[in-house]
This record gives sequence, structure tokens and C-alpha cells, in this order.
Amino acid sequence: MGRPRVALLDRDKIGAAALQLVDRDGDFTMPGLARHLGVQVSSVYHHVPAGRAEVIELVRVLVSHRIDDAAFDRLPWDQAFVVWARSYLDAFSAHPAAVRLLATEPIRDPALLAAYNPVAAGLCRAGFADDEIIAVITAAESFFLGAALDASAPDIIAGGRDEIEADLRRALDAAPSGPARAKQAFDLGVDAFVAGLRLRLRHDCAD
Amino acid sequence: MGRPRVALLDRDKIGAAALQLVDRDGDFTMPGLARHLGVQVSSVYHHVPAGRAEVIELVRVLVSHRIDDAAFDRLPWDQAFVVWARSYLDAFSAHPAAVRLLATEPIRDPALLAAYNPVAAGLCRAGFADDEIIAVITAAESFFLGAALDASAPDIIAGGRDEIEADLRRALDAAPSGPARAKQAFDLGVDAFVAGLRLRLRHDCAD
DNA sequence: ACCTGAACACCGTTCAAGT
DNA sequence: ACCTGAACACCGTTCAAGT
Repeated sequence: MGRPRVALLDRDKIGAAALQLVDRDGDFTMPGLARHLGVQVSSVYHHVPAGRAEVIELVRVLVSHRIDDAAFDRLPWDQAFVVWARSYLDAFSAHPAAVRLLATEPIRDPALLAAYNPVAAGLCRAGFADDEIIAVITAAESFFLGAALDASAPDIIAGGRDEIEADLRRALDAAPSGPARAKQAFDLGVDAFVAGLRLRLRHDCAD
Repeated sequence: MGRPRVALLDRDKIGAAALQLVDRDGDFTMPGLARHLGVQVSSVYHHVPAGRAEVIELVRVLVSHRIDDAAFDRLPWDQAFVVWARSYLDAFSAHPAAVRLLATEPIRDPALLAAYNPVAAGLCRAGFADDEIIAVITAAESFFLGAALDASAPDIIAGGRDEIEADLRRALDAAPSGPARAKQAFDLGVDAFVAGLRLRLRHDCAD
């Protein structure tokens, strides 16, 4: 067939198709992606020279798109932080299977780094020390990612409770089940983390 | 050759060999694992019917072995929490490549669940509400896992700073580099989280 | 530049066959 | 029970060849 008069493929189509497959099947393969696009595998590689890893980065951009870090420009830092956290979990929870794909692949797109601008600016205005801001962002994101992985994981198999003792059993029985479990843990974590940061900010001022 | 007079393989050897390969190569394959053990692939499957996923669980047990949750039996909860957190990160940092393997695979071994007994008991004695204890543990572990992933990730590519604005740039310049970066973020996160939990505990008592 | 078609080395898993 | 040897379907990636 050779070169078509209008290009059949572009990076946007490839990323969107990959995300679609991940949402549907929990994963994607390069041949499966090509099939889904009605094209040969080698055609995909022409638009995505780094192969599968690059496709995963395209998926990352699509999934990360809904993260709202602009709240730092219009709200006090602690309220903005909660909005940021929620939007982060929401963005990843909308594509549970994608989380496992994105968690282990290092971020390649430097443009995604720029998304932390409003966060850094907000934390700076809040009074965090210059040499602590990256640590705050990193710790927050570590928690967000871990929570997203937790939320995307299949429910804990409560079977085989033989070795579980009283305290843990009572805690397990009292805990909510289903999606509410992950949500409670996330809200508690965000709440505790922000409260801890608030305290740290106050102590810094006292110095 | 048929059945040997003494069994060549057992689950311990398989797990240890897999972890060794992961530490050396960053990953393992079933054929590579068999080769490393001087055996045919099908022999491995005889000891590990669920295949690769089961081998990963063997690796998880080996890596998780050094997590010290017994501190909750001998220290105040907040001090024990810090010991637990540190040992968790240390255990995973000793096998950085294994983290990516373990993060995405759901935990299958119910015996690993029993390891939370001392944690649950300690948090219960500390005064946390029954229906909050699992949330505290889950939030903590989400953060630990996210931090372990962060620590095992290759260093951020600081190149292409075109889109990075002043605040973020100043924060990046002031932040430590190398392993110290992940460590600072982890310590700050643990500190803030524990401080937030302490506050929550105090509020509960005031009710 | 953009796509096809065919190929390569390799993967996870299975299964009949041996002792 | 425990291991061998061979096979299956499939994967990620590459490359010459077409227009």
C-alpha cells in the first residue's frame, strides 16, 4: 500500500487507543494496539520510536491531564493541597489498570515536571523552606501514587484468617469494605499529612 | 534423566534465585530462572504451579522479612511507627529493582497479613478508633510503597528546564541530590504523618 | 514521510514421557 | 514425586520494500 494520502496515525491516536485498551483489558500489547488501530505494528513504531515505553508515557499524559494543581493559585496552601490530592486520586481512579502501568515506569516527559510549578509556588508562599519544598512534593506524590495503587488493587482476600489475632481481626471487622476502604485511608492520610505540615510550618516560624 | 535421588529444587531455592536475578539484572524470566538453577523450565513449574506470579510472591516474602513491626510491642506507638517505617524502606531499598515487581502484583500470601498484628495492637493501645486502624495502616503502607518506588526510580532528568519557572527552579536547586533526596522526602513524610496522627488522637480524646 | 509484510529472538506456560 | 525435552501461542522490536 505504501504511504497513504492522509496519515492514518498520530501520537494522539496511539495514546488514546492504548488507554482504551488498558481500560478494557487491563493492559496493552504492541500488536494488540496496532490491531486496534487497524494498522501494522511497524507503523506504530514509526510514530513512537522508543516503542512501548513511549506509548506508556502517552498514556501518562492522558491520565495526568485531570490533575488540578492550579488550586494553589487561588486557595490557601492547605486547602489547595486537598484539592490537588483529590484530583490526583480521581484522575488515577478513573483508569485503575493504568496505575500499575505508570507506577513502575519512570517519567520521561519533562513537560510533566512543569506541572509542579503552581505547587512549588504555593508552598513557597505558604512559608516552607526552599530546601524542603521538593521533599514535601515528593512525599505527597509518593503517598498519592501508593494510594492509587492501593485503590486499584483487588480487594484483600480475607480468607485464611487463622493467623490473625484479636486486635487485627477487630480492626478488619470494623473497617469499611469495598471502595470505601481505600477512600477512608486516603482521606485520613491526606488529613494527617496536611496537619503535620501545618505544624511544621508553625515551628519554623517560631525559630 | 527422570526423577533424581535427591530433589534438586524447592521453593526456597527458587525464591532466592529469583531475588538474586532481580538484584543483578533488574528483572527475571522463567527461562532465565531455570537456567540459573541449572534445570529445565518445566521443573520450576512443578514447584510453583501458579507460575511467575507465585515466584514473585516468594520474592516478596524474602524482601519483607526484615520489616520490623515488633517495635510496637516495646515502644510508644509513635516511636514504634518510625522504626516500622524505617525498616520498611530499608527492606525495600536493599532490593530496589524488586520494588517495581512487588508494587503492582497483588499480595497473595495470607501469612503476610498476619504481620500487621503487632501494628494493629499497638495502634489500638494508643487509642485509635477501631474503625480507623486499618485506614491508618493502609495510608502508612501506601506512603511506604510510594516512597520505595520513588527511591528505586532513576534520578529525575533535570534537563529541558525551559518550562520550569522561578519557584520550582529555586526549590530544585535547593533540594539535595542523589539518594539524600528520597531520604529527606521520606523522613519529612513520616514526620508529618505521625504528627498529624498524634493530633488526631488528641482531638479524639477531647470528644 | 508513512505504511506493509515478514522476520528475529524471546517470553510464559503446558504436556507427554521418563525414573 | 520430580525432572526432561519439545512444543505452543505470543510478545517487543527491526528492517527492507513500497508509494
